[in-house]
Amino acid sequence: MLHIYDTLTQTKKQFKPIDAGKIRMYVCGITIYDYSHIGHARTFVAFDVITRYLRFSEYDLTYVRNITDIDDKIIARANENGEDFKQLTARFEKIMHEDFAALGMAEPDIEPKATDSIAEIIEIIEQLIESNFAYQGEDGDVYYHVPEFADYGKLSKQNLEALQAGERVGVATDKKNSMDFVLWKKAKPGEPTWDSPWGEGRPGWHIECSAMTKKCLGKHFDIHGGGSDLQFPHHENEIAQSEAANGCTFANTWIHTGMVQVDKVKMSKSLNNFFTIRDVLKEFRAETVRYFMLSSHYRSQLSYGEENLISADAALERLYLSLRDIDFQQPLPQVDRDNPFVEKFGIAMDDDFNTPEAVAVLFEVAKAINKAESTDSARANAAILVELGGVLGILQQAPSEFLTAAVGDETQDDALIEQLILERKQAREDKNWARADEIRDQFNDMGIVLEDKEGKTLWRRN
RNA sequence: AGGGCUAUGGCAGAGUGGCAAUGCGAUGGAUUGCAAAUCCAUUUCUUACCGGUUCGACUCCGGUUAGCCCUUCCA
Repeated sequence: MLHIYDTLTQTKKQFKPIDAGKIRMYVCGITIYDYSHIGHARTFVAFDVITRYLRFSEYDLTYVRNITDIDDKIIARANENGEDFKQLTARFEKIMHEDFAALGMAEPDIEPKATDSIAEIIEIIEQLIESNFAYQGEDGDVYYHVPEFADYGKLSKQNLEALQAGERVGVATDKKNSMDFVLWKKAKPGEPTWDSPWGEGRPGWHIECSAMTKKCLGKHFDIHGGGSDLQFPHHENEIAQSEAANGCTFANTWIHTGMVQVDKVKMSKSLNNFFTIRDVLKEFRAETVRYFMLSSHYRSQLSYGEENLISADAALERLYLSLRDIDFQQPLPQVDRDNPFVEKFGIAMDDDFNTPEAVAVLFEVAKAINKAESTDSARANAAILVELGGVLGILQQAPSEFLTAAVGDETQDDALIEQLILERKQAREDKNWARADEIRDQFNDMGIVLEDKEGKTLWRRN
């Protein structure tokens, strides 16, 4: 029985889809004007694993992850670069897809963009104005009137008075209430604009997601997710917009991921303490980065640091080493869902996608492979390890490939490696241990570990 | 200031009202020419602090302290 922690009710609820066997899930993607960093990776790897597990659990899932391709920062960056904002977003969209793919993320089923949803955005704003949840200010911007929505603050556990009390003394605006937020921004010179009933302009930040959820999944769907920093105001405002416009519950379950931290502080652009996915992949295997993210629960904060990555790499290597002697040329046996390892894995994942516990099961399987007394037994467990690894999006490479591939900028001279191994073999046959060890030291300097096994010498990167 | 989350061994990180997973690391043994890998064993936490409930709490409740996140753009 799948249980998911729901931010709205702050409880782990037994999950029940709206339509039996089907799940509709929407995850807030990124605002696209720069390289994605490890914080983004954390959130979307988490949802990738959720996606894989829901499908493994035989749900018919529709996974939507949007791209926000119009907003203040995009316009500012495009102006800085002296390019059209579309050029900027197209470039980084491509980079995002490359980086996400490198981390083993499957593509969402639908990846809608704000700029492709202007008609739907306008439609919702019109509905909100008709029902008095929104109004156009004197200066031309259209606002959502927050006090009109009685449930405002239910997701983030805030109340209007407290929010207003805590706010900064701002500049004078034409808002009716200081908490009112923009649905449609009147055009300013030099900015991209679209035509609307309220004049030329562009959408505000939150309205696109109300439009895209409805467009892709309908008024009421199962799961809405995103980083925990989106809880307020973004998701709170989405609820206000959608529930006011649609007159029904928006999302049944809210999933929020914990933030990645560097030196106990949130990784963010403004603090300039972020590591881009690209840069990290120059030093670590992509799969190691992914494993690192699975090694803690998706809701907890994740502390990014080199030591933790090194430790993750060693752990993942142990799993791959257990698969190294398996012959993958022959098809592995079918995995039985009643297998105790598979059941244990399922129990862990059913408990709010508890990946650390699920990973622990993988190590039990690896140990079973290492201890297996027959090839059949080893192969049966290897099949389980690869299958369950696949649900987490790891262990899908050929072990030898994972263990020997160069990382990032490393160069690989296979011919030299082979030649040195041959030379060492000869030295060992001559019982010239000094020379043999000298060669092994040379390998160590290259970051390569040798293993003499059953007359053969294997090597892997350390 | 208001709201939320968290506090576990050298490090990372789960579970559990009744011997505290798993991984990394360390130590010893088996194995090896020596290693590596593997297996076996050991290693460390009175589970932040104080009080309560209970036959029994790390686990439930209350308080304290500390950290982080949100209240401004943010995955």
